Amino acid sequence: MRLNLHTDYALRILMYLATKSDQASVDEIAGAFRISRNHLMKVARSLVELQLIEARRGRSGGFALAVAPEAINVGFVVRKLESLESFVECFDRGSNNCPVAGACGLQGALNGALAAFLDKLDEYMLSDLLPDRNRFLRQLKAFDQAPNSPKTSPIAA
Amino acid sequence: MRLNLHTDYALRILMYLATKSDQASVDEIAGAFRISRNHLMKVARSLVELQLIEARRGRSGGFALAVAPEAINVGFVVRKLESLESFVECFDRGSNNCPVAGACGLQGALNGALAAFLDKLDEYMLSDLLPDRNRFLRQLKAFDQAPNSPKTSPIAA
DNA sequence: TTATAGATGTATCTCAAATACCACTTAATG
DNA sequence: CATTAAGTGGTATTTGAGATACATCTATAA
Repeated sequence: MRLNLHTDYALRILMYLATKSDQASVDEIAGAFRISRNHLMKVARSLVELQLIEARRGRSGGFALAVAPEAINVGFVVRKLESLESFVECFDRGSNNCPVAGACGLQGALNGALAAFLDKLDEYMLSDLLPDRNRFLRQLKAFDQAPNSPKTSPIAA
Repeated sequence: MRLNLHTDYALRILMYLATKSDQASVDEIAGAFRISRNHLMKVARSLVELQLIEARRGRSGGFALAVAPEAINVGFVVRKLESLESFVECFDRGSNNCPVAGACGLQGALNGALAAFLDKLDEYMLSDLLPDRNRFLRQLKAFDQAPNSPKTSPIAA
């Protein structure tokens, strides 16, 4: 049981953009966290489709929050990005091949537990994840200047 | 985000043994659900190590519950079988490479949500998952006799 | 006005981990 | 002692994360 990296990265993008309160390119964000630029781009696409961020193409383009951090719900993001229909085989009507479906309380128990999980996340807005934005930026900057740092250093700007 | 098949299978073994309230071989259980015998054996091993079931080798051997269904907690099983330290990168002190650890509230939020998930499962005992054991057995039997059924039919016995 | 740099966007390949399968060994009992 | 079942190690397969490469768009500088 693992949160998809896709969702993890999505939340990092949102936190980064919220902290910067300005647009940023995928290269910048990928460099800041030292993660795959191309994978991050795919994640950013998902966020665009969810209308949580906006993309501007071309030179001086980038991504920016489309909604205020106070209005972005963490549970919403996780619900949208995690394909919870396949949390366990019997959740997926299509591929379910479990012979005891209906006679087994596991489905209901897991469903309730998953609901509790999401309900808890619903209590958080993006802004709640960033209690100290200065510290957030400071740590990213320190990381950028640490050994093994990527060639680009757009954070310093 | 998916529950490992390993955990799913573990719960199926437990439910099967509880319903039968007798010992059963891995072949029997694998046949009943039409899932991999060898994989299921590995899962059964995990349950033996957790002392939830007992193994008897040799002819007329098999697996049987080591604890009453009313005393096996679903949350306990899931906690033991799912490696939740790697639920998200920053949970694992060893491999965590996130530069904003400490300045980011995501870790706390996810931790709380995961706790809510497990707490919910703690409300269920194995016996709660089996409200109608006759129906459970009936469906398994029907599945066994359906087309594409495996050659062995130990359920009929 | 046009070339170019800097950005988003997309198609495809590689690799690792989870899962499934296979062959074999060991143990117990009828 | 033959049979049935647990137990083990190794190998194939599948799936999704991540990497690579390339295509497309647009502001800006010459």
